Amino acid sequence: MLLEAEQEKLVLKTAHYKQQKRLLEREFHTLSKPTFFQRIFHTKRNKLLQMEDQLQKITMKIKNEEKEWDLLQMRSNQIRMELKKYRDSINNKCKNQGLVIPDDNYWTNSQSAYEYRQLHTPWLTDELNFERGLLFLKGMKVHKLFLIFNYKAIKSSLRLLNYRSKLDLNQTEHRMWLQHMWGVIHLITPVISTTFASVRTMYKGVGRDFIRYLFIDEAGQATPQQAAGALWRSQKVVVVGDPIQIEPVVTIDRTILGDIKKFYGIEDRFIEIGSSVQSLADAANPFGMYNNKGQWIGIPLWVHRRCLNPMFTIANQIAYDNKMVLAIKKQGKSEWFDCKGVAVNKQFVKEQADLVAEEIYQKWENTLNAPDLYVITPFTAVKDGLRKTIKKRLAELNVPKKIVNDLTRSSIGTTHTFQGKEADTVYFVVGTDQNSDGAANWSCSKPNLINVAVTRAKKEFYIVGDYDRLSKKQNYKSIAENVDQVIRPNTNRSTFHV
DNA sequence: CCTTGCATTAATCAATTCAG
DNA sequence: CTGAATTGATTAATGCAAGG
Repeated sequence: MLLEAEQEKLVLKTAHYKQQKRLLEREFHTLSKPTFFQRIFHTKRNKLLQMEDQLQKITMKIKNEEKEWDLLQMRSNQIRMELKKYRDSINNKCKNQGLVIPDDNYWTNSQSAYEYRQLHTPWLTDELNFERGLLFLKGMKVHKLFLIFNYKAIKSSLRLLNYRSKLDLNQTEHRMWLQHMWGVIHLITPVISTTFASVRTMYKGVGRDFIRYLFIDEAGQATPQQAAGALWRSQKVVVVGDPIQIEPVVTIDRTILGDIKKFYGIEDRFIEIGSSVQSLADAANPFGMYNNKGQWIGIPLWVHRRCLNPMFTIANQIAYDNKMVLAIKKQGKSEWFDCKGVAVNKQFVKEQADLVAEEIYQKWENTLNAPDLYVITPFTAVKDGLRKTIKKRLAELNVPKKIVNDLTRSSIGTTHTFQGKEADTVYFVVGTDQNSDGAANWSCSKPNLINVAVTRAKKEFYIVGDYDRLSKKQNYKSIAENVDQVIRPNTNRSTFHV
């Protein structure tokens, strides 16, 4: 821009000089026929010489300006080339690095543009993302060194953490110790995850606004009063939840709730049956939209990114009225292992555990790494049985001890334990037999337990249980309908399509 | 019936130290 | 040097309270 302005100025200047030159030439011409007197006194001659001199100067000037103009032209071309180079490199980045620039197209009001916006983060390149990851790792290293070098101070804080119940919270000094202890703990792990039920005991004696940020997940299933203690201790709060999931169950009697409302003059929406942390956060959110039912939803997220298709469809059917949109439209794997037996301990069926152990062993054999999988069950008795059986079997098969321990400790558990987590592969072991059918009915009485179990699986989902008995039950029915195939291990893996 | 977290105790395992 | 004893750490088992 600047360069162009300068060029323009130069053109004007050159034109001015050329005009001057023309005028001089004309004057020179008219003067070139000297009169008699002039010839005598040489006055004209002097004037002529003078003018000739002037003309020469102007011609020089014009030449200089022209030279400068050429120079500028060259530079301008150079800059244009450079500009093109940068443009090309940005375009390349867009193509190779997944960089999305929000131009006019990006904001178009069409379905495809909407989906594109939901699926892509603007201004982010793969490289930047990668470097950010590396930076995080470096940060973790620094953090680790910090912890190592301050081992002694940290150790005493950790001891205090274990014995914090021995503190006398009526003494100001003890309360101060507690504060400092939590300060150190938060330094070690800046993020602490817990449940509302345990905030009361865990952060007992910790005062108002001590926590910088409180993130509430699954807020649709918590009553506002459950969150009160955590909210009071926090400066800022981010609430994440799913309003289409089941509402929290309020155990307080309706009339008592009414009395509380009347006595304190509280609006209905704060304490109504069915109001949750999520519904209050939605109400407070200026950004959002109304759904079909006329509910105000704060900043809705419509794209499901975790699961591939059989799992997504099952969850969409049983929990989301088929309203969600799938981000990665790829097909995963899913099978129903029709495996039944007698429940030996409450709902635990040994045959199912043996089957899962063999499956895990095969997965391990193929990769020789700890496979990324969860074994999920609705019942603790089944969880314990699975842990024991699988640990024993894998040890027999000479799987390295460390892998076995890690796997049994962190990859086998109840549905509740795995809420908010994910793995490539999930084995959902239902357990139960004829005599414990009530427990099976309990597990599918609401969609959320099965919804959580199914949506933990990113790529592959296998359900292990009595097909004939379970597939007739609500919610299990959806799994039976969408699963790729039913496998009956007893009959030599003969398969049939549903 | 079912879950969770928390506290306590028993059991198991690995590493280190010690006696002969 | 070798096997036994000690120690420290983790894991399993159990009971309890709170809650659906």
